[in-house]
Amino acid sequence: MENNQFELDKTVAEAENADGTANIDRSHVSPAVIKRLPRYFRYLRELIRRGKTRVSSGELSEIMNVTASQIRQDLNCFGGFGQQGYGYNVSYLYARICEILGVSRGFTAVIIGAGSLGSALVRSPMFEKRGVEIVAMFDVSPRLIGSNIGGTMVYSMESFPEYCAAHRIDFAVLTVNKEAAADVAGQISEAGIRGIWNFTGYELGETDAVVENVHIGDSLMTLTYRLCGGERSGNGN
Amino acid sequence: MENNQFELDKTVAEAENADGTANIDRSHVSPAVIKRLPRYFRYLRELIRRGKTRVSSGELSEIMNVTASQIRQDLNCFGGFGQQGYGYNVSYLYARICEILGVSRGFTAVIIGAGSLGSALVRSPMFEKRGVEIVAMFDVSPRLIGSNIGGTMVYSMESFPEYCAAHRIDFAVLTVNKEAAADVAGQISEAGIRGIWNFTGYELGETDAVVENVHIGDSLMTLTYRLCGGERSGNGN
DNA sequence: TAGATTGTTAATCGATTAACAATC
DNA sequence: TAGATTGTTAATCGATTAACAATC
Repeated sequence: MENNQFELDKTVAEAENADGTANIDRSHVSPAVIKRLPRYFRYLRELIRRGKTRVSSGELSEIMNVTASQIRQDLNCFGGFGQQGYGYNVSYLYARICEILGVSRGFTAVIIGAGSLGSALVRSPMFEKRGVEIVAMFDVSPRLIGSNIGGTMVYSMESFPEYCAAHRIDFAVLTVNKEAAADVAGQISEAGIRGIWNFTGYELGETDAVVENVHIGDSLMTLTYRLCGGERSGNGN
Repeated sequence: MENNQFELDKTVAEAENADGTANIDRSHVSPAVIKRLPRYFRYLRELIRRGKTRVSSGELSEIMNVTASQIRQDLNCFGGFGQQGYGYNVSYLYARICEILGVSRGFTAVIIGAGSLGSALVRSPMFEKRGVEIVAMFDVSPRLIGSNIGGTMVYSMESFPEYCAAHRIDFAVLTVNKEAAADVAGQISEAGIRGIWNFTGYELGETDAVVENVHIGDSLMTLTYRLCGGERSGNGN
């Protein structure tokens, strides 16, 4: 019944680079679509884990609680990943999403700030799953310098420029306190690092690196907002 | 020049409850607006810290990088907080935003999972700033039970139902691993807790509590996406 | 009063959904 | 071939921006 052999290399209309990464046109992709890509990544992983080899936009829409139309629209921003009458090959689609998000390309990063947040992050499997290798942590505290947190060494902030000169670092995870943020961001820029994942809450206006700000508290407030209001079960207001 | 005395109690068109919290109509507020409210909260705090007493939508729009029109539109979802020809009284506006988000009402919460993430969270000033008191942590690990993390006691998960019966808990912060999530979510529901701040990555479909999911990895992938693509300075791919 | 700035309506823009022809 | 499901265009919906009258 499933003799419809799906060819993995079917849509290589895009040129391929030497390192095997595809040239993907990201310029015409709307912010709304970009924000949804990580969700596809997560759900496709789950489908693979469950051993599912094939999925239709209709099925996926039920699992993800979005419309099938949106899924097809989203995926088509990057080219035709599916096959009429068949649907999508899960592992093929996953591979393409990984390419789009850079997971297959791979990244190296450092964590600056080895406090409880930095430590929690480095210990999580999050980075590895997403093709990010944390190669070092940095801190100013003598208590932490020289220690090993979850398999990653903590170095003195003084050695940071030297380390960056010796290693290719794609981005820095910034988990220092708000007060130190501006200074450290300057050092990151100076070291030629192109990206900052910023947990400090400090507004990194000046930098010309790509900055992604995390405001975990915003999520908390969305919850408290909803706990105040009408969202009690069966109660309007 | 600033003889335009701003009356703090000017817009108490809404009825006030016994505990001093205002009745706010949240039913007709769009998701887009709700998501922006925590940003207002943050920027208004910053203005207060800087000693600013008055701000116009124009000024605020420059600071926040949004249009003045949007700010006025957003704030007007909840009533007229400003004054023509004057602008907005910063501390008054902040107080109203705090009411809307529930900060002034106050919440009690527990953290379930005293691993590195739970520990990092409980140590951060985030909760206190937002009117949330973490009254207890729970874990199954004998190594952690009985310990004190950042001033908060860690109790056995076995004592969880008992604890919840004895204390009013508004929501639970769920930082257990994905595998334990479903089980613990069940216990939370059973304990009558109405909200879950879910860090597990597990999809809490069944619960009738208000669930706010945190997917920190999604933010990471937005960064890696941008690091792949055209967002190099002055390079249109 | 004149100037400033809100609150609010109308116009624009972008994102989502529906529909269907193409095609596997 | 018939059935299924994509890719894609057109229609709808919602959110943002512009404009301006109201008013402090």
